[in-house]
Amino acid sequence: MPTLLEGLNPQQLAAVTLPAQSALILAGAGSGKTRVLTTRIAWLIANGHVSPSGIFAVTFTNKAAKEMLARLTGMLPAMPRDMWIGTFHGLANRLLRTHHAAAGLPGLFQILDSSDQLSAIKRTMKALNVDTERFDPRKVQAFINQSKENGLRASQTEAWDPYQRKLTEIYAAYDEQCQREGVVDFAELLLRSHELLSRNDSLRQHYQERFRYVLIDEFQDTNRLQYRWLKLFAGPDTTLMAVGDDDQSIYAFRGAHTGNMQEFQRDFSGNHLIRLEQNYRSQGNILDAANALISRNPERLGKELWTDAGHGEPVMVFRAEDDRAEASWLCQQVRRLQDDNHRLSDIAVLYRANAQSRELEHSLFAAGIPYRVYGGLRFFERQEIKHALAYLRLLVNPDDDNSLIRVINFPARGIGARTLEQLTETALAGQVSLWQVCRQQPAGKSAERGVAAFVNLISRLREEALPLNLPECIAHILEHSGLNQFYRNETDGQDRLDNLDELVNAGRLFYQETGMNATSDQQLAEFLALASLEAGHHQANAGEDALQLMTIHAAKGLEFETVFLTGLEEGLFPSEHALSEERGIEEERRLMYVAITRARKRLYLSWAGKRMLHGRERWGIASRFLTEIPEELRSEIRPATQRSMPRATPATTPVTALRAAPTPAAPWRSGMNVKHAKFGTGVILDVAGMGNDLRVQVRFAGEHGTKWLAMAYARLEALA
DNA sequence: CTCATTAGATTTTTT
DNA sequence: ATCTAATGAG
Repeated sequence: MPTLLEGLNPQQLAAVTLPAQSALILAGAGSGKTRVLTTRIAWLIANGHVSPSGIFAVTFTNKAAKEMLARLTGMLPAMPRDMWIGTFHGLANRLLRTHHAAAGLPGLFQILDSSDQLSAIKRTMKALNVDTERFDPRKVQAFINQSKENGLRASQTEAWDPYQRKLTEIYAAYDEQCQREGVVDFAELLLRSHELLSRNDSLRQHYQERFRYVLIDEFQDTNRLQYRWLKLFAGPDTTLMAVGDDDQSIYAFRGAHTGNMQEFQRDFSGNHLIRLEQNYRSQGNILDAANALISRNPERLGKELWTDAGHGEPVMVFRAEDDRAEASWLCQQVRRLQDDNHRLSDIAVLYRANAQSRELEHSLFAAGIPYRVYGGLRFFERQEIKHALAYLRLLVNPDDDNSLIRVINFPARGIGARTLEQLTETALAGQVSLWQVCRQQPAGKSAERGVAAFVNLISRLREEALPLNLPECIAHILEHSGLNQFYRNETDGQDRLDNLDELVNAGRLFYQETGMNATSDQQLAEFLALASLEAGHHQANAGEDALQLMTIHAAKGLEFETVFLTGLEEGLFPSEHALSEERGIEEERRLMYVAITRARKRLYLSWAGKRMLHGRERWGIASRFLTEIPEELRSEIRPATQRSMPRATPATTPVTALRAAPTPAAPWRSGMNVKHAKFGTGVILDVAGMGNDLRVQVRFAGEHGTKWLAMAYARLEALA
C-alpha cells in the first residue's frame, strides 16, 4: 500500500505500521495525529490484520468521529457499517440499546443532557424536601456526576458527615427517579455500560474477542471512568493504541485525568511510546515560544516540537491602555492584514473567557469587519427546540416527567405552579408518573380542565402523528401543540420559527438515512438520542468570509494563519480561579500552549492595563505567560495613535523604553505601576484610608498575588 | 396564574 | 454589563 503510507515521516510510519502491540502515541500539536490514526485503521484492514468489524475507535466529540469517518471513506474501498467508530457516549449508547434488557433499561430509554439533568435533580430535591439554600442543586449535580465518573453508586460513596449523607441520599433518590422514568444522564451511559460488561462475563468476552484493535483519540482528556470503561474491551488478544498530548490537556476542570497516560503505559504499552514531534503547522519562532513556555511545567511526559519551515516572524506583543484601545488596535491590524489580501477566515481572535468577546464585537461591528463568534447556544439547546423535543419524547414515553413538566403549561394552558405541585404530590404518594396522575384528573375546576385538555392533546398527538413519517410527524406536532402559533404571535419569534423548521429538516435527513417508514417509536427514540448526544453545530452559516472569534478551549484542534490572543493579564489569563487551585497554573499554561500552537505564521499577543469586567473597572498587569516567552522571540508593538508620534518608526520597533520619570511624592492612585523591594513590580488596584492609615491594594506579578499594604510601613516605589 | 421587578452571580465545555 | 432565578404585586 505505497500510496497509503506515502509522505509519512519515520515516527508516523512506525505508529501506523506497528505490529500487534499496544502503544502510547505522544502526538504534539500539528504533528498529524488524526492522519496517523485513520491511516493505521486503513492499513490494518488493507493488510488483512483485522476485519472492519474488529475495529473499535473512540473519540471525544462527534466532530472528531465524523472527521475520522470521512477520512477513512477516502482510504477504504467501501465504508463498512460494522466498524465501531464514535464518541464514548455514542458507543455506550449503542451498547446499551443493544443489550437494554441485560442493562436493566427500557428499550426506548431517553438521554438527559446537562440541563435536563439539573431540572431532574431539582425535582428529586423537592420530593425529598431538601433545603435548596443549604444544598445548591448545581453542587449536587457536580457531586453526582463526579461520583459516577469515579465509578461509585450512591451506596458506595463514603458519607462521613450529615452534609455528605444528604448528598448521598439525594444521589440515590435521583437514580431511582431516573430508573422509574426510563431516562439516563451522560455519566450513566458510561457507568451503566461499564457495569453491564463487568458483570456479564460472556458478553464481555464476546466483545473482547470481536474488537482486536482499540484506538483512542485525545487520550489526555479521558476521565477515570472512561479509562476503566475502555479497559473492559481489552482482552488478551486486543491491541490498543492511545493517542494524546499531555501538554494539551485543558479539561482537568471537568474530570480529565492526565494520569491515565502514565497508567496506560503501565497497563499496556510498556516501552512502546512513540513521539510525534515534527510539526507541520507553525513557523519556528512560534514553535520555540510554545516549547519554552511549556517547558516550565513539571511532570510532563516530555516532548519538543520542531519544524523545517523557517523561523518566520517574531511573536508580536502589544500593550493597550484599556480594553477599548486593545479592541481598536485589533481592528486596525485586521484591516491592515485585509489590505494585504489575507482572508478574514484565516484569522482567529482568541480569548480566555466568553465575556471578553463583547468589547471586541463592539469595535469590530463599528469598524465594519465581518466576524463570527463560535460558542454560545447550540441548536438542540435552544428553548424552542427543547420544547419541541419534549413533546416528541412524550409520544415515545409519556412517563418522562421532565418532558411533561416542560410542556404541560407551554404554551400556557392555565396550569400553574400550584396545580403542578398538587399533581406532583399525588404522583409521589402513589409512586406513579405525573402522566398517570394527569390521566385520572376529573374535568371539574378550571385548572383540572386544563389538565384534561393536555391529556387529550397528547393522546391525540400520539394517534395522529405517529402514523406519519418522521419529518411530517414533527411538523404535525409543532402545529398542533400550539408551539408554532405561540412563536408566530411573539414579536421576535421568527428566528425561533426558523429553528423549528430546521428541526423538521433534521428529521427529514434522519428519515432518509435510516429507512423511510412510518415513524415508529423506535425511530423516534433513536432520533431523540441523536439530538441529546449531538448538540448540533454551533453556527453553520458559512458563506461570508469572516473573522473567527472563540475561546481558546473552542480553538483546540483548529489552526489559523494568523492568531490574535487577547487579554493577557494576570487574573484573566491565568484566571483568578486558577491561582487558588492546585495545579491551576499548570493547566492555564497548557491552555496558553494550545493558544500559541494554533498559529501558522503570525501570532499577536495583547493585553490591557485597564479593563471593564463585571461592570467594574479593573487594573491589570501583564500576564506571566508573556515573559515566559523568551525575549528574543518577542517584539513589542508601539501604539501608533498616541500623541501624534512620528509615524516613521516601523511597526516592529523593539521594546518601548520605559521613561523612568522620577514621580513626585506619590499621590497613590489606581492603575499606577509600582515596585516593592520584596514583591517586585505590580499595579495598584485600590486605595483606602489616609494619612498614617493609608493603605493600597497591589496586584503583584509572579507568585505574590494581590496584597493590601500599609503605606506607613511598606516602601513602595512608583514607576512611570 | 401571570407579569414585573430585584437580588445575585459571572472560566473554560462535551457528551 | 448582563444573565438567571427567585420573589412579590396585580
